[in-house]
Amino acid sequence: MMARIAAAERRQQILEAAFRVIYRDGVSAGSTRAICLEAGVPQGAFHYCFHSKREMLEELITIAVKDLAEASVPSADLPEGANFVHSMLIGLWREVLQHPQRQLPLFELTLTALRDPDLADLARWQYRTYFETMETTLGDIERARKIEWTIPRPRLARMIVSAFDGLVLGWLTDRDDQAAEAALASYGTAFASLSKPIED
Amino acid sequence: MMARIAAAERRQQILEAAFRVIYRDGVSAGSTRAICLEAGVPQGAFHYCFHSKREMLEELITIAVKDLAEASVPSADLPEGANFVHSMLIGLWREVLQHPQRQLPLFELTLTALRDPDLADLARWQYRTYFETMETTLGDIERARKIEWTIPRPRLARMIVSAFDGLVLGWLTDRDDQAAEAALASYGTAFASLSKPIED
DNA sequence: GTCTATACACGGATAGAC
DNA sequence: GTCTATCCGTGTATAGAC
Repeated sequence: MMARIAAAERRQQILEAAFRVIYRDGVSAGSTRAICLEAGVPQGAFHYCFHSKREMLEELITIAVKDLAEASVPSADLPEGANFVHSMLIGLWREVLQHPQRQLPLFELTLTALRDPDLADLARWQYRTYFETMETTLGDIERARKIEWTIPRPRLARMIVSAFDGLVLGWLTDRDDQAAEAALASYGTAFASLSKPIED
Repeated sequence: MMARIAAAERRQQILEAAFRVIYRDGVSAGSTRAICLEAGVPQGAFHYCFHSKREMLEELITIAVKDLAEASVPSADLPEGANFVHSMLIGLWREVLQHPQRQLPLFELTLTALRDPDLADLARWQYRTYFETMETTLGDIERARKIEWTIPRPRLARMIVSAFDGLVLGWLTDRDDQAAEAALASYGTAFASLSKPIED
């Protein structure tokens, strides 16, 4: 049906507009009005594309996290640098520098989800996704570098994701690239100390 | 003057109410109405105690950070555990577990400040305070444990604060105490690898 | 000085015209 | 189906009564 297609397109238009508004001006600026204005659709249209604003947020966060997880698959085999953990972190950091304006809204979205009981699971899923993605990479590194981790992979994954996440948040406050990059390098050293060459 | 005292007391009442509301229900629930209701003062009173809501937020964040920095002075000489970094992190973690409901609002306050150009400096100051407090502790540890760090103290301070901060944020999503505590222990190991015994 | 009443903008959501 | 007009609650801030 023509109508169904139009509605689906509307949904897309609104979602894309929501991304633009929220990434540009923050979650609190992402009102249905502002989003519809950005999308060039009447505000009334919002509620026959989405049952509620929460439903839209749910979809938006899901897409944002999937995109991020896809774009930020930490690479196990970046050439640069002697330290393999550092190499991987550099890859993630490059992603941050490529989209610096997205970092604050991403944190905002997490906290927004955490506040809303109906969205809290989404935040849990978000970080579980981060952790699991990192866990996979750690497995790749083991194989590629002929090492093994001296602590369980899930634990190390959480440690690295958390350290990186916290570093980005701190960086948002002072935008000190040098300090952040120096910290990343030493994270590499510190976390690599939790590995040992494989003996086969 | 009686009046001046009353106004100052009002300010205090409102601030304390703001803390309660924001810690309980989140920053977005901290409207002047809700706060004044909580304080038992008429909403109109707000604006002859504070020029604007922003002014109140500014004071609230300042107090919150000072209190936190004071309560969370990382101790260099906790007896428990073999690892000195781990001991210190345990101390911070205990503080988190003592006020679990404050962690989300604290993040919210940081992001709120980052969004507002007039408050952004406050967020910068907040994290600089965290970093400097940690830096001092790292110096204490050096002396107490007869070690020295193999990287500059400010860098390590940023690394530890970030790792801890990120860990708390991740913990907020899944509330997995065990995973967090295991990560803390291994952070201790990893960061202690960046030290060496002093040779005198 | 203190509080009531209110102004005015904006939020999400919906009724009803077309 | 689509959009306009509007409802109703809530936000900050202020004017003016007491």
